[in-house]
Amino acid sequence: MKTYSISTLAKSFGLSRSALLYYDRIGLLKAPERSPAGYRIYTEDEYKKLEHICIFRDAGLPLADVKKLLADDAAPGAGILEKRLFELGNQILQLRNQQHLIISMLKNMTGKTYSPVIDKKTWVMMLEKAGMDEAAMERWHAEFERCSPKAHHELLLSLGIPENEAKQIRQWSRKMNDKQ
Amino acid sequence: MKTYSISTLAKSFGLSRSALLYYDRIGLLKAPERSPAGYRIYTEDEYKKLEHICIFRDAGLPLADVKKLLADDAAPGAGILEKRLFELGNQILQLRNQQHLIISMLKNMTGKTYSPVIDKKTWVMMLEKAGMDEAAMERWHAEFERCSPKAHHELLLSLGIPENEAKQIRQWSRKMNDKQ
DNA sequence: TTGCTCCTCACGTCACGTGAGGTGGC
DNA sequence: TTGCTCCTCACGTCACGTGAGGTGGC
Repeated sequence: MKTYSISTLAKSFGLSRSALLYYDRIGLLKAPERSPAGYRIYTEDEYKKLEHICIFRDAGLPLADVKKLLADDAAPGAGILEKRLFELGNQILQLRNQQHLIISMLKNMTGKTYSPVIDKKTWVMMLEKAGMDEAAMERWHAEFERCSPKAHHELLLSLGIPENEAKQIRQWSRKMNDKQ
Repeated sequence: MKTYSISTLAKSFGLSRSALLYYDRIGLLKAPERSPAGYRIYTEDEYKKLEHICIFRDAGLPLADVKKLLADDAAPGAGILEKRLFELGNQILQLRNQQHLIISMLKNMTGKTYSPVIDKKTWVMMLEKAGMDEAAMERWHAEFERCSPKAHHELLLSLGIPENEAKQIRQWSRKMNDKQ
């Protein structure tokens, strides 16, 4: 049976030795055996478990939740993931707001315009250049609201449109859909 | 001159008392005076300074950077903000990846589809319903790449398009622009 | 003997939150 | 005396990183 020392196992996943020491301490991933000198010896089982741990970790889940997900048989698992998905939506909105805030601060300070984010005006201009007229944009909003209201909301906010204005746009998007 | 106790000042900004205690400890916002009993006494000056602190804090800047921004005369200030802006772009991309990861995990587990994020197929379908044909979409990509390459890249990734494919799309978007 | 990996504490990080134990003002 | 706000430690959080001081294997 193939075995791993702590550092080789860590490197297999791009983790640090101290990360694995920590996982051992909190009981997330224990070494099943020790060498005579007290060295941790990991087996193929831990390798596979660590694979799963890394996937959940990459999804931004706290290690306490990762532990639960690996422990129970997927019963409340979906709930944990849904919670994280909800969180992610909020976190992204928050970071978007921070982007707009900083961009406007930089504009005030330096006079320059920063591009990682686009505003409503630029967005509309781009769609117009591509050949969309107002009626087409309305159809697009309506369709967007129908397919994925949350993504619609997020896109509107990402264009720097304030919360209440975004809600209005979505409201008449829904009305358009109802009429048909 | 109007003065504030620690709790009233904190509440004016929706902060906690312990937050202000912390700001005092790290030298970000010191109480200029104490009452005979040792109570912190803040003045209008601190109120105004705290206003600025809160704005920078809301932009997600670490308090150490907030301190620098308030201290020096805007000289390296722009640099700090630009650094944060860059970070924000990366953080949002990371959270987007996490969203896609979790959505695919949930799909595998429950069979359901989750909507806070839309994929390429849905996006294209929505634009088609709004009346865009392939040529119009190409013009749109070209225009997007010209106006704001970073935002273009982000949107492509947010649709679940892998990194290298996004780069290809952007490359021929640029070619289209060069031709004209 | 020299390097290398490993071990176990223990403290630091960041922006606070949460008691514990005590005092001042109405 | 009773409540209220305030004070100063000091410890906890989350996922590790970073030494310090020591041991085992080639």
